[in-house]
This record gives sequence, C-alpha cells and structure tokens, in this order.
Amino acid sequence: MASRGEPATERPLRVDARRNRERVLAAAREAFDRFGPQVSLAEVARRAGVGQGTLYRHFPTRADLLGAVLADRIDVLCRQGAELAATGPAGGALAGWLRLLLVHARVNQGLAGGYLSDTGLSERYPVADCHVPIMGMADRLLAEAQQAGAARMDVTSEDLVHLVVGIALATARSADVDQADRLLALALDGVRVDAVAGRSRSTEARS
Amino acid sequence: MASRGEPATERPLRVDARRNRERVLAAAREAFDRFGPQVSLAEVARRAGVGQGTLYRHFPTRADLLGAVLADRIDVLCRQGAELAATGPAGGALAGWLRLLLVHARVNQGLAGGYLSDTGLSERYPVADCHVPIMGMADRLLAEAQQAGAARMDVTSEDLVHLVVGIALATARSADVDQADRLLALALDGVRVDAVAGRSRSTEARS
DNA sequence: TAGACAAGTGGACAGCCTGTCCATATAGTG
DNA sequence: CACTATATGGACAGGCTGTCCACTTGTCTA
Repeated sequence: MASRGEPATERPLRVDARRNRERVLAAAREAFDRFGPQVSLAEVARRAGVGQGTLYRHFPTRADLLGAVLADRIDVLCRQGAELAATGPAGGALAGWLRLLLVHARVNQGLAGGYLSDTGLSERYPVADCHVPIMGMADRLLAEAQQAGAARMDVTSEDLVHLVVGIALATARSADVDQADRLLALALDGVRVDAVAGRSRSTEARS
Repeated sequence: MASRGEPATERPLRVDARRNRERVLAAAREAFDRFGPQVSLAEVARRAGVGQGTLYRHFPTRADLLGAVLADRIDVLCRQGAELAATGPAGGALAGWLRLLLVHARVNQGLAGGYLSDTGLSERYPVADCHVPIMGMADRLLAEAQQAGAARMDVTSEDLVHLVVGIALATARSADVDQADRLLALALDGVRVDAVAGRSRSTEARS
C-alpha cells in the first residue's frame, strides 16, 4: 500500500519526482482499466513517458502500484459510506453501502486480486492493509445497524465484507449482471434480525 | 478442460505418449500443490523428466494443464455428492455437499483462479467447462432439498455454487480457519425455507 | 523379423517481462 | 553561480512462455 498517509517525516519528493510519480499513477490507472492488472509494467512506463527505472523507483513492485491505484478508489468508497450513514436509517445505510462495496469489488476485482497475490500468497496479515479503511467503515455501519435493531448481533463486519467480496469474486465473470445483486440480497436475508428468530444458526443443518 | 471424456474417435495415444502425459500430470499435481499455480511450466517439465516441447504438446496452455489437474479432483467431489444423496436426508445432503464444495474450492482456489484467468478474462462462457459436473450435482441436490421442503424455491443452484465459491475465494487467505464455515452457515441461513416466511427478499432493504 | 512411416520427443531459440544498475541530468540551496 | 543530493532513463541480466524442427521410437504391414 506504500505511502497512503505520506509520513512527511522524510524530506518531500523533489517536484519533478512527484510529477513523474503522478504520471505513472495516471498511466497505471488507465492501463489497468484498459488491459487488466496483468499489463506489463514496461508498457505502463512507456505510456507514462518515463523510463522503467523511474517507475520501479517509485513503485518497487507491481503490488505497490496496484495498491496505490486501489487506495484512492477505496477513499471514495468510504466517503460514500459516511454520507449514507449521515443521511439514512442505519439498516438502510449498511445495506446500501454493502451494495456499493459489491460494485467496487466487482470493478476492482482484478486489481485487488493482483494486489493480493503479489503481496504474498502466504504468511501475511489476512486482509491486506488497503482494506483497513473498508473494515473500519463496515464496523461502523454494522454497529449502527445493530443498535437500531436492523442486523443480527452475532454477525461480524468481517463476515459481511468477506461475503460481499466473495460474491464479487465469484460472479465477476458471470454474464448475468443481476446475479451479484441477487446473491447479495440472499446473503442479506441471513443477516437481518428477523431472519433468525431464536434459532441457533450455523451447524444444525449438518446432516 | 481438454479431453475429459476422451472422444476416442481419434486414434489413441501411443503408449509412450500416454506415459509421458501421465508423468507430466503427476508432476503438475505435485508442483501446483507445492509451489502454487504460478509455478513455471519449464519446472514442471523438468520434474516430469520430459522436454518442454513434450509438455506443451500435451497441454498447449497452462490452463489446459490446470484444467486437467482440476478435473479429477472434481470427479471425486461429485462422487461424494452422489453418496450423500443416496444415504442422507435431502436437506442434509445439500448442506453437507456444499461444505465439501467449500473445502474443495478453498484447496483448489489457486488452481481454479489460475485456470479461469488463463482461460480468458473475457468473452467466455461464464463458468468454465470444468464446473459443469459441479453444477449438475448442485442442481440435483438442490432440487431434492426443495422437494423435501428444506430449501427455498426461489434459490438457484448457480446462486449456491457462486456463494460457496465466493466464500472460498474471499476467505482463502484468512488466518481464521473457521471463518469460511461460519460464513457458509450464515449464507445457508438465508437459504433454508423457514427463513423467508412470506417476505419478498431482495431489494426492500434498499434505503 | 524387417522395413517404412506416422507419431512423439527434447532442447534450442525468439520474444517478452521483471527488476537492477549506473552514467548522466537536474532541482534545490547558499 | 556553483555544488550536491536526488532523480532519470535505458541497457542489461535472468527467467519464463510457447514454437520449431531434426531426430528417435512405436506401430503396422508383409
């Protein structure tokens, strides 16, 4: 995820360096959208009009570049969540935001997938750093929904996010554009408080 | 998926060719397990003790190789499903098999992911060929569960499979090994027939 | 069993990609 | 303006994919 908050304790980048960094970022955004997250980094450098060395100086690995591109998309998503929370009822805000999250996850499926698998397939913190703000927003919206009695108390925000991400991943290449939405609705049916009415969910369906 | 059913209309492989094919397959199985689906095909050939040309002759693309390895794992899974159907109650068979599917999807997540993304990121049939047997088994188990009154009528087998695959993908690198199971239970809560009790699921939670 | 030919093999090779290195160019500073 | 730390670009080493083809080996027929 590189430098989200710009520690600024270190001397700032030289202006030409910062300009090049932005160029690379812009080129990467466009190239990832156009050719997918597998696009050659040499190609990105070419499109940015910089040398490969410059690209690698700013983003030592492909994951760093993917992460940087993801980061501001996530910013937008979280701002939207805050707005929903401020303007609507708690249950609706949660459901609405999960829908936005679903769209985000579908659109950026490739990016995030590439990011994750480059970040290290193993031995890493379960969800990548860049998902921290997402988890924060999920925490907040779920807590509010639970307080309003609109969501089961035994559901965690991690569950919800994983469920949505999963739906996005699983349906990413489905031709049926509505399916993701239907799946989300199905899953949300299991989340709402009235769905549980005193039964001990989980394993009792085992066999 | 290459030649699952061996059309046999074409002359069979020469014995040495068949032997080499098996060797490559065995080496691939092991290498994929050990090093992940990104392992170099040259490495697979080396481990199989054949030349690269031989590997590519039998499996022209990485996806072909991944697909072949996946195919027999899927065979096993479907046989297990048939057994469950034959021995237990319909609702339990469905739930139990979905759990097996979840395990399968988690274990082979990398394989399937690699398979899908190599098969072609775009313009292809939504779910890859190799999933046809899985869908068939899901169809069957769901239909039986629905007839037994153990599953909602408005759920499709595609929904279920996607949900499970999604959970597997989303939790594949989670440190919490139980989470996938909990998510599945959560999702199944939305599937069971008593969860719906005369409400029109889906979008009414919108805002 | 021998000969002939189609089928199969292996490894060299072309082309592409990643990530490093360093001689050169340039912003920032006094 | 001069000086230095920073930044740049492109050549390069190393690795991977997928193709090609001269050579080897099953298989079939007589």
